[in-house]
Amino acid sequence: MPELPEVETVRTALEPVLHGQQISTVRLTRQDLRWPLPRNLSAALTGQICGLPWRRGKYILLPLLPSGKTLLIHLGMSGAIRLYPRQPAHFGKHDHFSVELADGQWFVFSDPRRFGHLDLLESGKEDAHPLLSGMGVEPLSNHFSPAYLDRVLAARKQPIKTALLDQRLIAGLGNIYVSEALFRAGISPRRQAGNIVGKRTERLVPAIRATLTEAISAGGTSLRDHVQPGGEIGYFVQNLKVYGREGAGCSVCDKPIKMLRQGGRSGYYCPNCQR
DNA sequence: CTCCTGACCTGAGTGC
DNA sequence: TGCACTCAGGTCAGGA
Repeated sequence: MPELPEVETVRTALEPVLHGQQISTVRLTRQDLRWPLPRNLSAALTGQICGLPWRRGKYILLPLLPSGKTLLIHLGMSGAIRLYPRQPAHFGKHDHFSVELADGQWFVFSDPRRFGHLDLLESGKEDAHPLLSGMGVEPLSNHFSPAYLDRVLAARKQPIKTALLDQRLIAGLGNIYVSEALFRAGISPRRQAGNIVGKRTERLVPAIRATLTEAISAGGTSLRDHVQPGGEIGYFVQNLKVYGREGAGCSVCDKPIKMLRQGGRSGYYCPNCQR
């Protein structure tokens, strides 16, 4: 499910609800998701006060006081967080992790495929965490520039589509927004990453930024699983130009959108507009 | 290092 | 209805 815009949408919704709230109860129905969860997870959270949730790539990070720990959350492919004003009447079979806040609200993390993950780390030492240490730049930060992209793509033999999905280069892009950004930049997903230099990176950087920013404004893209914590869907589906539109007419030239399998994943592009 | 494949897991959709 | 099969917004481990 979630790429940067969906995760950011979730983070934004969590912020006013969690910030300053004490965790009164933790409900955990299994001791592993993608990997084994910290043994002491429930105990480490109970009684803690939530700080401001922030985001790194597709991870949500929630600082806790007074322990000085941070809860790391990854939604995997099918993870979703929902907020309820009081304890839900029924928990679903995939509601693996829930938290009751002091004001009675509930935070419920569900993840049917269990590719998501939860972990605890020391606040301030995020960069040392194995899942975060190798991550590339935040595409919405000032560190993301044509010069950066030129540098990290240099000499790469893989297709640009595959390179943009590599979280060690850029943090947060996924299958939808890579296709959309490449369309916006007029670059073929088949082009070798190492050949994307100069004018092409100068188009690609703002294309990625604009795609992500607009998707965040729309509340993300709801194709299957994505819901915002309040239950609203994300409306960026209506703005998708190529993703999932195989055979449909390109919004610019009206020639058919093509599907392309690269690195085991489907991508979409307009062979006429993207070179 | 880089690059590619398989693996993890459930559910929805499709075709017979 | 049932069954077999494919596919899905992620990403890690292992091998070439």
